[in-house]
Amino acid sequence: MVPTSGPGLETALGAASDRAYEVIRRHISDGKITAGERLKEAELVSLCNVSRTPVRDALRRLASDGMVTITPNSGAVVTRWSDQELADLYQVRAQIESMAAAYAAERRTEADLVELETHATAMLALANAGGAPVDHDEVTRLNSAFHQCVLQAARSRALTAAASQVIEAPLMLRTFRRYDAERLRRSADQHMEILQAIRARDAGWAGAIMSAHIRAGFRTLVPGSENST
Amino acid sequence: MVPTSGPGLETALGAASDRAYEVIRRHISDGKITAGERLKEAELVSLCNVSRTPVRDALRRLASDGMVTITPNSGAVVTRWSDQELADLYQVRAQIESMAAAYAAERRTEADLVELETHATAMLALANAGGAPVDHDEVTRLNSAFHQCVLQAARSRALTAAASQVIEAPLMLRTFRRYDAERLRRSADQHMEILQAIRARDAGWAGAIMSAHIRAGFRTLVPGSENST
DNA sequence: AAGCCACAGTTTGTATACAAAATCAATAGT
DNA sequence: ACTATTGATTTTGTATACAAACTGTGGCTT
Repeated sequence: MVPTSGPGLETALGAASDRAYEVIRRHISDGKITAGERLKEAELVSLCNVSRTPVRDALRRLASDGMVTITPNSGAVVTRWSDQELADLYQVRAQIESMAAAYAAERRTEADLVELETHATAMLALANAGGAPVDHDEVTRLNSAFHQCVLQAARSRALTAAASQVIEAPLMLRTFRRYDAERLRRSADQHMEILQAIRARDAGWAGAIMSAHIRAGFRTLVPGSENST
Repeated sequence: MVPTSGPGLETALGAASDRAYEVIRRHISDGKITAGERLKEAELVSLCNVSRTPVRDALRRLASDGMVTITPNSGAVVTRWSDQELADLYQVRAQIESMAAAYAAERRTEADLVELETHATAMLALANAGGAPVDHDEVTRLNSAFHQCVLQAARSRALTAAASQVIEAPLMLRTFRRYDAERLRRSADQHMEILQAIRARDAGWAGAIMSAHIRAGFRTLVPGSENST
């Protein structure tokens, strides 16, 4: 038993705790629990089929990912991001991932390049498939894998830690994100360019294109708002 | 009972959990627990006079601050930062706090300015006291308060979250940091200049001087290493 | 009628008991 | 002598029971 959603990248820690983390995370990102809604531990217990201890553990981890907000004697709610906060978040994310790309350019191994290329080409293939409706889940998965891979290639614990606070949260908004074919192709092209820059060990280039990529992604997410530094 | 170390900025959550967090944090920053040492839950229980539940809670929070590293079925150890990792950490910190200073310049209120000035002038006074040996604990406290205040004035949840991962960890190394009078004066001067820039609402200036300030601090910490980026 | 207080019910925080996993030591085998 | 394996011990992960805090409702007072 214990399906745990197949062989994915488990977040680690006891099985029950992981299960709770994944289940709750999934419910949030799937929109089954709306932003601002309160997460009562008792409900999550029956939802995840584990006791309160791992549920509480999972909630703390999700809070560390910025996905839920815990108020001491009051409980946890799904974090609500205002437009302004989301704009700020993307600014921070752009800085951090830009640094990551620059570091990755200096420190990448051949194995890193192979993995990056795998994800980048898969996404490009998806973008060039044309005609068929875009598989948003698959796009999100590949996109996430690529960015994770860049971060890993940077080999900086501080960067990974800082990124953990600003990567997961916007991911949960993926249901609102609708790539049209054109934007998807551009995004895939940017991944290829990031790969090129990292392969060429050009830190400045890598940082610049990554920054542009993140900022473009933000505009896709929130078409309005022409302001904000 | 329950001393809790007076009226400081409590981290919030149940009393026992806070107590455990503070006690363990203090032991680490005071060097009573050396870097790389394993933190057994049973020992912490007798140390903090609370049960394992809040101890585990505290460990997760400390892990979120980058002060301890938790390995799933193995336990927690005090995070050890190599020279390279520390250099990376300061790079990241410089970027994040630089952004924070820039945002603060745009968003600060009059109240923010008052508070910043309080800390900055207090530190300058300490620096100009001359003769008497420097009170490192007091310097650390004022320095920390100033930086925290800048972060708060930036009013960005994402920035605060990202900063939490790279601010606390180096703080625990304060015992190694020895300001001589000259460096302390320069640091205090930089705080004044950051305040000026924020007051003038000059985001670029604020970001630049903050970045320089953090980088200079790193050089104070690690006199060697002329390389890195 | 409006506001305040007290009380019951719900929800989170803490302690402890039990299960699973990992560590360490001793022993047997090569 | 050294390595591998097994078993006892330690340590972490999970479940549950209990305590404290908060929430919301009803009645009381002014």
